[in-house]
Amino acid sequence: MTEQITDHKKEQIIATALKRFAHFGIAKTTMNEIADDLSLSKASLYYYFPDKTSLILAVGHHILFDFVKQQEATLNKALNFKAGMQNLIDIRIEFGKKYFMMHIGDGQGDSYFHDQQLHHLMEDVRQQEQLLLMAFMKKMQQQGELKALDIVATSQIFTDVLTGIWVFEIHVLHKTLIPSDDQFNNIRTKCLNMLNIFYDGIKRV
Amino acid sequence: MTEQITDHKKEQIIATALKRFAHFGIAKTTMNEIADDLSLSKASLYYYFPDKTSLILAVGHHILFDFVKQQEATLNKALNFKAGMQNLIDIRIEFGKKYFMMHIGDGQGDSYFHDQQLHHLMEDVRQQEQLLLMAFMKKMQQQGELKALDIVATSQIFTDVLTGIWVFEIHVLHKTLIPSDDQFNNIRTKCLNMLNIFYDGIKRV
DNA sequence: TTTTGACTAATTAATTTAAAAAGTCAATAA
DNA sequence: TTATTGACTTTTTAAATTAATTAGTCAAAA
Repeated sequence: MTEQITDHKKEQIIATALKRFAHFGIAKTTMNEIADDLSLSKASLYYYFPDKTSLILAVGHHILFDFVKQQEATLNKALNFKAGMQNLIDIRIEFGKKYFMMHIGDGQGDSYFHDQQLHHLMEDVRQQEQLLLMAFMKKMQQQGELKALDIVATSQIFTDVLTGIWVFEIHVLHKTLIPSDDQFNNIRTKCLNMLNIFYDGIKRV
Repeated sequence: MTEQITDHKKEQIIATALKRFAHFGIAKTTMNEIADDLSLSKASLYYYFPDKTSLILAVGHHILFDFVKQQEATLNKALNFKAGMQNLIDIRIEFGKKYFMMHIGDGQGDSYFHDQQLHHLMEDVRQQEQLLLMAFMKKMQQQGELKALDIVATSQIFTDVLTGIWVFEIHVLHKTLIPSDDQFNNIRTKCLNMLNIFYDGIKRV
């Protein structure tokens, strides 16, 4: 009973923290600000989360869990490989647009994100993503759309390349505090172009 | 006459500066050190190069010109697309191994590399690389190895993806001061895997 | 069990100071 | 005239100090 109330409160805190993290970034958000947003004292905030890192971790977990869920849902309802992958790319772009200020797993984050636990969280997510992709490829292969190939290696390359295109555009080509819409569009286009070639390389002939 | 002597001296300076830049990085190399290495006074060094930026630029130009030349030579003597691209990948890896400390065009460089001119130089090089790749693809297409495709877009994606794999491994996955041999091997393997799929997608069937 | 004000400890930001490096120039030698 | 240099100034960076902010604690109370 009371445990559920506590959980509910925790979720409220996570939601509030997320708003500030996503807009101002993690370093530029203080525990006091989050507490104030909730009309709570900082001490109370610390009653629910023992330290800032654990709150960041909870927020990260929240959005990444949702991120993976979205991908799963999309791939499950996809009628063919290409359509599924296109949707996957769009989900990634949307996620990036929403949360780039948090610098999750882009190697650019502030000190907090150098934390070991957060690194592990990202590794987990990347692995989950790959498992989803592998399952999807296997399914499409069984449906006869894809040719016989090394699914582990191929899905790995696919995710590497998608992330690589992202990082290259945002952190190498046009490094800015806040990426422009053009940059996101560029990434999307590049990913889709890549998908086209990739698809021709793995489809059944 | 004397102009050639001056040019020769400039080349000596470039070669000496390069050694330090490649080993210690640009920021950790002083003009005095370079002058001392050449048994020259700093004032003399400034006689040949008006400022540090111009020397960095000359060094950058030197190694990048050579880099592009190597790529050109390899592609010219390549018997087929895949072999040519494999060599290209190896050239890129070797270049990266040699000069990662200079952080050329990886978005990680010290203040000097935020210079506008150096940015332009990198853009130039990227464009030259793409022109080479385009010419190569066109040739292989005419030889009947590749199917009809948008060469501009395809070559663009290829270079983007190669660079993306690099940046992802070095700056996101395992960010360290000095990348390990394993990391370079990972990059090479990923690039080659990518090439295999890519190739299947663009070869003539 | 949850909340809080009033606290301390740890980080970060701002300021100052010292050191190092970039860059200049008149004098000098080839 | 071209190249070189020592002695210089200016600019940047690094180190040290201080001030301010923020993270985190805890006894008391609702």
